[in-house]
Amino acid sequence: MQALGFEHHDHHRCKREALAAAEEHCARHRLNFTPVRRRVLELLLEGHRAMGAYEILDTLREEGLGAQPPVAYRALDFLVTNGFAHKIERLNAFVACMHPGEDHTPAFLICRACDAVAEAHADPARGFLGQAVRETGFVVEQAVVEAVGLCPGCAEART
Amino acid sequence: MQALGFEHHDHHRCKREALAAAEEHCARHRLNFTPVRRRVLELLLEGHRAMGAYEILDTLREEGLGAQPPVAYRALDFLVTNGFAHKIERLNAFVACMHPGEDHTPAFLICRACDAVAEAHADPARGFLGQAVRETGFVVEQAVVEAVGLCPGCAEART
DNA sequence: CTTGATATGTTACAGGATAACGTTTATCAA
DNA sequence: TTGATAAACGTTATCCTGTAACATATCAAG
Repeated sequence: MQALGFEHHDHHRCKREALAAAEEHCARHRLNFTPVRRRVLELLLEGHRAMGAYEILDTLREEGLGAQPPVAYRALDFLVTNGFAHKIERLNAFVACMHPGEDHTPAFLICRACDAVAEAHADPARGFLGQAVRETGFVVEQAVVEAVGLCPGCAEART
Repeated sequence: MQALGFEHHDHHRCKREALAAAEEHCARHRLNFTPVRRRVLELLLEGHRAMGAYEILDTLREEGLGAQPPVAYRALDFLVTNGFAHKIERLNAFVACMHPGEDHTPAFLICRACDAVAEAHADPARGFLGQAVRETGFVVEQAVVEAVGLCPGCAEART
């Protein structure tokens, strides 16, 4: 299992929708959704799992879209900056965003057995950092929440 | 400002206490608190900030305690595994734990202006991952919570 | 004393990321 | 149309992070 959500779903449809959302967002904000950027997002959506920059670069290279690391990193930066993809710090890898457009603090559930990654919502409003933190006066601008464990499938398989 | 907590505190005392706690824990669990491991923990406590493995290695090398990367990484692994230090994924760096002994899910507050790192508690019980996540059936074994923003001091300085 | 487990030392390299510089392409005002 | 400017791309070279693999040393238990 390598799915981005643990439940089954219409893969083609979510790819189409995510691409459409990115396209529209770029048009609306005068952002340049170039072939490389588009292709990298497609790869993330097709792979439907956390992918390393160099893995993506390999494909770009095969397709003649770029041969050096900066090409991949720049495209990934663009996607992350604009909310079309996220970086999983824990894995030094990237995933397509499952909720483009929505303003959200993603929380990732990483299965240590099958490497599947699911994107959920962390709820900053509910105070996932606890009351104590708010009292320190720290101004949170961005948060990374990543949980490692077992996905439903793998948890069951080990019973 | 490079402190590990944003508030002032007795630096020497917290170093002494953390070392004592590590020593006791190792004795209790028959763990080998070797010179290298001890020294790395000291360095983290003295530095009192997030430090890269290679930065630590530089000091070990100067002191004749080890010259190659695996030496530092192995010591750091030991410290992290046993809860004496944490890895900040976001920075690819390590910090001494501020609450050794207590069973906790650390949440780090990283100031993007001065690089100070504070360790707070995330509250898994309160559900920092939200109800929706629990419903997926994912079994969380370990969680990384890292917030980037401005510490009280830097936030004020920019007003 | 020997066996086994644990820790260390070293080489060599894999994998992740970016600085710096030059070239192309798109945009837009004069 | 042209010239100026910014944005994106291409490439080189290098840095930082991390680990596999293997040799050596240390130490406690049988």
